Amino acid sequence: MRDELMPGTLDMLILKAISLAPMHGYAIAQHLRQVSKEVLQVEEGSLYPALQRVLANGWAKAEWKETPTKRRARYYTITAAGRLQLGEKVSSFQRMQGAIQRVLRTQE
Amino acid sequence: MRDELMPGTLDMLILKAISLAPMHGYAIAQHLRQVSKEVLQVEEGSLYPALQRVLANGWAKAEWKETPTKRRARYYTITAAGRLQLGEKVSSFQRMQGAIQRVLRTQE
DNA sequence: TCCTACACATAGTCCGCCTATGTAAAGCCT
DNA sequence: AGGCTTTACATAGGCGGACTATGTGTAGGA
Repeated sequence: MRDELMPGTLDMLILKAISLAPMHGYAIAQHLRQVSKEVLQVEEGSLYPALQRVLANGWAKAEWKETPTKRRARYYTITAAGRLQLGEKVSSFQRMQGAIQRVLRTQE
Repeated sequence: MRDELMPGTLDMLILKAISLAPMHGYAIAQHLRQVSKEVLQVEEGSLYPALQRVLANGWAKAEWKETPTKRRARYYTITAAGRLQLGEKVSSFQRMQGAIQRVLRTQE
C-alpha cells in the first residue's frame, strides 16, 4: 500500500525501535504498527532491505538468536554510530516537519 | 541537494500555496522558501515537473500572463478538485505525521 | 493434516526528487 | 555596449527507496 509510510523515514523509525532494545525484524514491524496505532504498516519488502541498509551503514549489528518462541531470528542492536545517526535524522526530520507545518498554517 | 525536501509532500505544498492566491511557479518557490524560513528549498527540476503533474491531475489550471515586472509567466489557479485533494493530502499527512511523532516519543 | 502466524530474504518495478542543461528577457553596473 | 544577476520556464537522465510479488522454512493450534 503505497502512501502508507512516509518515505525517507523508515531508517529513522527502525533505529528508534532498536534504540529501546535489541529486536528482530518482525518485532520491529509489530512495534511500529502498535505504537502508531496501525497507521504505520511496514511491509516486509520495505523492512528487510532497510535493515540491510542499516547494517551496511554500520548503524546496527545483527546476531542470530533464538526467540522466546523457539524460532531463529536476527536480533539487531544499535551501535554508537547508529545512535548518532538517529539523533541527526530526528532533528532534521523535526526541522523539515516544522517548516511544512508553517506552510500549511498560512492563510491569506 | 537531496534530503532538503521531504518527499511526497511537494504537490501538497504547491496546492497550499496557490490556494491562497493564483501564483506563477517562481513565486511558489519563493513563497515556500520564505514561509519555511529557508528550510524548504524547492529546486526548479522538482518544481516544474510537479506543476505539470498538478495540471495533469486537474488540480489546477494555468494561464500565461504578464507579471508586474513585465515578464511572461504561467499563473496557476487551484480548481475545486484541487482544494479537495489538498484537504485529503493534508489530513493524511497529519495522520502519518502524528504516527511518526508517537514512535519518536516512545522511551523504554 | 492443514492452516495461520512467525521469520527471513531477494528480484523487479515504479515513482518522484535531484542534477544538469537549455532558453530567454529584464534590469543593473560599469 | 557588454556582461552579470535575477527572474521565469522546461526537459532529459539518473538514482534511490518503497512497493509488489515471490520464495524458503518452522512452530503451534484446529
